[in-house]
Amino acid sequence: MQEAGTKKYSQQRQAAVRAAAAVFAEKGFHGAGTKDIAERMGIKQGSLYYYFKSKEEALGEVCLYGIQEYVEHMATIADGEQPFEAKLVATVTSHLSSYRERNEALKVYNDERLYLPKARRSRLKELGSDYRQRLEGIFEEGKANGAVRQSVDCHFAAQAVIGMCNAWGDLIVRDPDLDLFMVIQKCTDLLINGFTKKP
Amino acid sequence: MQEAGTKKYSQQRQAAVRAAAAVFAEKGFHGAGTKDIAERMGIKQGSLYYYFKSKEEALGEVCLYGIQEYVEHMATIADGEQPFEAKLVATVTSHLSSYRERNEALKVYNDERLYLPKARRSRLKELGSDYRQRLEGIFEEGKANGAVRQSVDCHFAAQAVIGMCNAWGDLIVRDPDLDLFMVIQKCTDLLINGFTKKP
Amino acid sequence: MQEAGTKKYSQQRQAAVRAAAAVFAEKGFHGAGTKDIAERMGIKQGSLYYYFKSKEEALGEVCLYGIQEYVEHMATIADGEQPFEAKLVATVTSHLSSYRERNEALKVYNDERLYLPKARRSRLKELGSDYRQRLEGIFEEGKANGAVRQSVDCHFAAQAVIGMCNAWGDLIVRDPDLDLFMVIQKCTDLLINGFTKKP
Amino acid sequence: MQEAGTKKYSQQRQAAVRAAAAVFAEKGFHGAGTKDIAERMGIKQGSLYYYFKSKEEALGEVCLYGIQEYVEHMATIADGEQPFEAKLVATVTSHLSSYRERNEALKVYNDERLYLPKARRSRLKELGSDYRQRLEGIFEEGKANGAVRQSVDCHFAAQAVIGMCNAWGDLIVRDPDLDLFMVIQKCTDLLINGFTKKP
DNA sequence: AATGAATGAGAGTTCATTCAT
DNA sequence: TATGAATGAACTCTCATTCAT
Repeated sequence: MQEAGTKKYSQQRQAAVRAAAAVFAEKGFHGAGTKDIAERMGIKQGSLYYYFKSKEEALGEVCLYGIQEYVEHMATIADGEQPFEAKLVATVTSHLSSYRERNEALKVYNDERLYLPKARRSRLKELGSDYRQRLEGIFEEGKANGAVRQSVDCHFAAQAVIGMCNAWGDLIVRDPDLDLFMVIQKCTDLLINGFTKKP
Repeated sequence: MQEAGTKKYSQQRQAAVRAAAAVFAEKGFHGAGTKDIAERMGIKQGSLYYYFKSKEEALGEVCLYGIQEYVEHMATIADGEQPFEAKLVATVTSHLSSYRERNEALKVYNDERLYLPKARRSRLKELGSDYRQRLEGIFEEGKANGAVRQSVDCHFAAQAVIGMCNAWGDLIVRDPDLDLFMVIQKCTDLLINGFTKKP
Repeated sequence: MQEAGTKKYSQQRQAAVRAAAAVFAEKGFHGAGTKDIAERMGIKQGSLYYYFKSKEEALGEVCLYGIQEYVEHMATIADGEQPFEAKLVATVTSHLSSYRERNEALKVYNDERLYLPKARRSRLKELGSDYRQRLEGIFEEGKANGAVRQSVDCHFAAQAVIGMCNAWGDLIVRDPDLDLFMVIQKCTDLLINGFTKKP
Repeated sequence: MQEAGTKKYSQQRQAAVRAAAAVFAEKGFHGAGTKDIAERMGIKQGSLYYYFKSKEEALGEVCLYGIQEYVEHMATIADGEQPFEAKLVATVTSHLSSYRERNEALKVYNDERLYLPKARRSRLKELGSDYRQRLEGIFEEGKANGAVRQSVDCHFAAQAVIGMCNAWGDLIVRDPDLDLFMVIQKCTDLLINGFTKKP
């Protein structure tokens, strides 16, 4: 284990995170073996411990990697000046695209994060809450300026958006031929119709 | 192992299925131990094998138990004479209620069924497909009689309904205080607004 | 367990011994299960313990059953008045026929008796020694009256006869189509030529 | 598990095969534990699986080890130019010596090979058949050149030689003080007298 | 005379982890 | 930076045995 870290080291560590993501996504945390991860990287099982102190740490890193970027995106979106509909589209697009770009790490975050001990989960929890709250904020903003129907429960709405995106995310990861943009379009269509007023 | 089975036997087997459902739901198939299941039943680990030939068989039974009833409900709903909106409400109600009534078995079906070997998955696949197709049929019917917007993709719509219900189902299982009827109401509200024409 | 024993009891016990013999012969003592034995008798596993106190006792009974008769035969043969050649033929005939008649019990005696604890083996050891000694006696008698070559070591000869018979016994048990009388004839031919003087 | 294998690896694997041979010979395949084998090597039970994928594989390797060399010897003997008697002596010598040199592996091959699944047994079957056929060939040659009596059935004769050697082999393994050369001499004496013509 | 249900000990096997090299 | 070898704890599963009915 290295504190400073050469270039090669950090490259390999990235590779390790990605390999772990792929393996965890396929077999689940408990179903996956450290040997599987190592093999996917082209190294031997024991060598993995040069990059992770434990399998659990690997899971933590994968989860973090999985949501970090998409939480940052959300900050940008929420703080922007666009109308409600545009923000919703941006959110869904960012969320679903993550499933393609970030390897399978986001799926792992969704399905396996609960196997982390509380200590390691706290940072993730923060980020997740942050995400949900900002999304809730978007809905509240929408309600305030009349775009969203008054009867909509913003907390529920945020959960629903997240839930739907994750449900499709699973399908996206499992089927690489699924047309991402079509899914985005149909999801936003449903959600906008579902939440906004009709002219 | 019994073919016909005494009264006691079938009672205990039911108990075993429920215990397995709870344990698999909490720890995942690979994270759960047969010891956990047995302990939850109040028997010893080895005795579990009087009721299941293998842990895998237990998973299979749990999955079947998890969806059987709700697939049957769907048949009734789809074949009924109600208008689209009513059928959608009935579907969501049935689906979400399952998460409370059937213990955690439906969650297990969703999250762990892929760890079953193909042979044991085929029956489940049938049932799952059946469900989705009937739901698709409801949407098509809705389109035909003008209730559903023409732009709606019925295949997508069915997946979306299922996905959203499962996403909320997870939350329902995890939080026993969550108000089921409120969730049902808000989900159907979103979906009806999202898919149907406005008057 | 019964001390007096009804007619049915002793019939069933015989059946149990034979079933155990067959199963031990096929799978070996440690490879065989009490369940296998019970199934072969058409009863349930637990019921077996009505006839045997333990699996080990079953092995003991099988072994005893396997050699008892053939040891008795040997007494008759050895004490008879026939010439050496006739006694040898009778011995081989009795030994090899046992493999067909007594089910597989003799094979079990040969292959599995060593797994019995010493206490239970002592009676068998006696019988076995008795057999070998009488056979040795036949050879000594043969030497004394000139039928057998002087260079023959009677102890070795007895072991050789037993060994050869057991080797063929295995084949006889394994292949039910093997012609018993042909084997007997060829074996005796070999042995007589091997041990006796030529005229 | 290693494909090519370091020096240490292959040494340890050899040790594992020998340890397994000893343990299987003493307790039988089903009666022996992987723990016994490991302990005999001075390693822990789990470490055994670094050298064998399964207990069954261990049995396969032991069997192979047990006969390989003696099958090769047979090829040399059969293809040689010696007279029948010499070849028979060489065969018996090679066979019985194997019981001393190769540890208990040959005994294991004889007694336990049937517990191997067919797939793993095929190679052994080949080798065993090869051996028997070559031995038959020796007898046929002997008949052709007049050394062996015309009434001898070569197939029977080969089986008889093998059977007798194995019977004595058992005794040799069980009793380390048994004089090997005496046994060899007496066996060949019996067999030569039994099968060949008298001058 | 027989069985259903349970048990507990132990089996074979896997696997995260360690560490000298 | 990486690996070969080993470990020990945990796991799934089997099985001889018991006993109330």
